[in-house]
Amino acid sequence: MGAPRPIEKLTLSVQVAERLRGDILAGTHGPGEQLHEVELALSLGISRGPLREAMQRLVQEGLLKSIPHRGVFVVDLSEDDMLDVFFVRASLEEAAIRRLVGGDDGGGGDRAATARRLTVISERMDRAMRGGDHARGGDLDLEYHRTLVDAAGSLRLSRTYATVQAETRLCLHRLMGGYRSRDDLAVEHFRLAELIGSAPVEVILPELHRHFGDPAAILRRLRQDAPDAAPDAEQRQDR
Amino acid sequence: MGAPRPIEKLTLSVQVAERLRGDILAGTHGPGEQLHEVELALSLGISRGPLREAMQRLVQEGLLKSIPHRGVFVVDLSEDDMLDVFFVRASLEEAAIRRLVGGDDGGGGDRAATARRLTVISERMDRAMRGGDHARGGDLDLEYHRTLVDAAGSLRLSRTYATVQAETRLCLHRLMGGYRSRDDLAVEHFRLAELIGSAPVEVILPELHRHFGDPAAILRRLRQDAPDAAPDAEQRQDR
DNA sequence: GATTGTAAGATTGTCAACAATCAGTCTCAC
DNA sequence: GTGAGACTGATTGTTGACAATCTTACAATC
Repeated sequence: MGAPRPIEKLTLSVQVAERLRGDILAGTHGPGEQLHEVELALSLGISRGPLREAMQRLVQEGLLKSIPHRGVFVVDLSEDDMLDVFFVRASLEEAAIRRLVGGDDGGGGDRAATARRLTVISERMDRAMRGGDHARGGDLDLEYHRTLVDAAGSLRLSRTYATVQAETRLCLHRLMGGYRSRDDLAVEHFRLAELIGSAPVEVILPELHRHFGDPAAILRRLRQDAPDAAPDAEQRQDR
Repeated sequence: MGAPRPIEKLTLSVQVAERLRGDILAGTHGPGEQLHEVELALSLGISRGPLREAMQRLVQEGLLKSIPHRGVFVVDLSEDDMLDVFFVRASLEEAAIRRLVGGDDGGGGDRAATARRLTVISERMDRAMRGGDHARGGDLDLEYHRTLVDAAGSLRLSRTYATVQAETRLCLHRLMGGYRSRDDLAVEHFRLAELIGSAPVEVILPELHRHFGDPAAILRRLRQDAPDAAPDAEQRQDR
């Protein structure tokens, strides 16, 4: 029977930020849409002060854009933005893997445990996909990658990754209305988990990058497919 | 005569955040110190609202820590925190170099121009150090590394690096009262700039890590030296 | 003496009102 | 017809007051 955990107290502004983050990521507020303080405060039943504080948080997370005296808007990520998000995401995951696999044992250095966790998530993801629950599968996919980064045991790396992952979800909203997958995506998750458990970094990283695909090529293909929103089977879709 | 640059309008909260950031980084407010809203707002001649917004910004940057209903405090970085900061800093610089050198040409891919800029900064840093202006030298050292990361042309990487660099400065405050250097630090800066210009990534990265030194070893030595604040000549001190 | 309950003071969190800014529209002079 | 200036309404930015929370000190009880 360990020590009781302190109750985590949240200010209203933190709670509102969480709510807004969820709404934005769910697409309730679309790209470029302005969040009107007065209207939003009214509908949330709070005053504008905490709402402003909440929105400021999301501005710093990259989900909202604030223009002084004009208002706060949901970001509208350009293709360059998306490429940047994908680049930083890959860099952070790569750094995590180097740390985890590099033998630094900086706190999350247990490769076998990480591999097991990733495998369990892969199984649940596979099951969700087979059952047609693509939204659930998408969430598990994000959890897979977050687990990988968290395994490096770096608070700041994980924190940064969290904000980039939020932006990644915005990218994916932009890329398409929902999550579609190919069968070998699941195979790749299992494979990557296995490699994390025991392979050298020189083997893991190429596999990670293959898993991500080439962001520029993805965007190019989507541009060509623009009239028809249904992606063809060749496309990589992952987060 | 190009187009006139739009005047950048800053809200009071942004300006206050900048002022506070500077004060914290200058050591005006020490580790663990509480920033009292009423008192600080009075001395800055503003109301608490914008001050709260400003402090929230710095909380998200990692310079302040907010405890609900207790107050906002300057962070007191533990040794583990410092190790984490150094790890993430190195990872970001490494990602920047891989991008810059990897031939992606993602926007900042001009190696020669970057090398020239870094060399110019190295010369100014060397001159400042020889002239005894260690604070100026320290600033230029930070600018050197920021220039390196900015050369990767990734907005999010640069933004993340900026926050980590602010924390790095707090670490250095913690490590000692001021900046001391060894002569071969300047040599390393020149060398690294040269490598950035033309060497393969496998040559540059080990040099970068040698330049940083081993953070854990630095902290260990400082622990041993604790009664005497004067570091010995063997120590690496850089940012 | 140890523990619990209560009150006071200090500080933070939120609210509503006023101030400031901007974009769009209208009017007037040339 | 055009451009400049004034006006208006919408919205954000800031302020000062009140509400809420926490810590400390003191009193009461066992």
